Amino acid sequence: MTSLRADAERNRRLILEAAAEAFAERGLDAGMAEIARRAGVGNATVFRRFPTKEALFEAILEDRLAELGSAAERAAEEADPFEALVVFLEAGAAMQARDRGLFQATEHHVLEHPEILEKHRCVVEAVEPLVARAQEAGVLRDDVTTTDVLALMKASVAGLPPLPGVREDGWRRFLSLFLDGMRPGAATPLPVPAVSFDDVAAALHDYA
Amino acid sequence: MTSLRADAERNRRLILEAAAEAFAERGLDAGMAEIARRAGVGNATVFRRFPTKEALFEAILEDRLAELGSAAERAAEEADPFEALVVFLEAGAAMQARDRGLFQATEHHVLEHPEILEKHRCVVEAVEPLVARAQEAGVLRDDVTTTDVLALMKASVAGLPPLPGVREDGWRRFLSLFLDGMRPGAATPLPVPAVSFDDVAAALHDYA
DNA sequence: ACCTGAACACCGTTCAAGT
DNA sequence: ACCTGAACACCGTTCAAGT
Repeated sequence: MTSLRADAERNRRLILEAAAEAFAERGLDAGMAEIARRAGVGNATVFRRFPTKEALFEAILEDRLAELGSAAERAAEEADPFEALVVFLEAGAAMQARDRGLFQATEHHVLEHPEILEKHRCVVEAVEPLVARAQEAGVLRDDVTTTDVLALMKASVAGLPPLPGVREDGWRRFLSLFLDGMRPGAATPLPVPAVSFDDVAAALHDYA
Repeated sequence: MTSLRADAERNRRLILEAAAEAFAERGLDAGMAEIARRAGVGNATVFRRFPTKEALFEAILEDRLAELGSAAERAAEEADPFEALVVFLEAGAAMQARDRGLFQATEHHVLEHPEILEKHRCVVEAVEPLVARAQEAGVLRDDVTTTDVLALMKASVAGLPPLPGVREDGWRRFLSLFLDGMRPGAATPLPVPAVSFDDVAAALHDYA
């Protein structure tokens, strides 16, 4: 971990770039052989740096989750509390619509990995203030949680299948509908309790 | 197609039952060998009836889509127009939450198959009257389409990862939020045009 | 006709040989 | 140390032999 030989470090970077592209385009179906070819290295070299396909994906996912956290922090600078939420949700949804791997990550075992769970928690913690501020300002209903907000982000992207020829930002429509449902004026009592981040973490723990 | 020998017909049924269970539990990751074992037949027998894994999944998906259509027709009998929509959406979301394969189908190439596309169109046609009636009654905003309604059904289920230990009906919460956003009172102009069934069909056609 | 275990192709992963 | 093509294991699919 301390430092790799120069050529190895270069290969590592090439592999990560190739993998990021491949996973973004084809999702987790992207093959290791294809990634090795795109990176211009032998296939065994990929496995020398990343013991498993999942580990490689995990490395990239960590970056993405960090970006998501940054997006939340940037959004926090918006003057309007509701707009801050919107800016974050749009940034996150756009990321997921562009990156098939990122989108698929949520329904994958990768979540189990402690590092991923940790980064995920960071995202949650970065979004929490946005939710709290909007609720204090009275522009977001009080009965929705941060997990709800993140779930709705993903849900918006999940509404339509990713197909060349179908507009990529179709999620904007669904996100808009969600937002309309999340304003206090529209509120109707929610039927089931929210699932918290800790609920999911505990379930993953038991599952493993 | 006319008629199989009695033992073959029995095996066919066993395979379909085993596959339905396997796909429901594990989604498309379910292996053909496992299905064969569950059905109590040799693996080659599965391929004798269904030339490919996709064909087998397709056969099951057709049934599920037919059930979805029936659910829409049953829902149409509800006295209240909004309640009719809710009943349908709850039935469909529950089906998808229970059946991982059905859930995954939407983002899979299976949609390309003409028979599937046809059944899908039937579902759309069965839901259209529900949407129209709710809009005429003034309980559903005029700018949402049938495709929106179906997309939101899937989106609700997509909000949370399917994990043992996380409540299976978490989708109820998201569906409720969606519904709140779909009532006329909450309406805010939608940012992008709806994607129609024909748009998706055309994109699939070009894609193939 | 139908059934089946064995063989084949592909992809994730590991190994033995090379620098 | 690092790199790599070849070998291995697994799963979808096909084949040749059996009833």
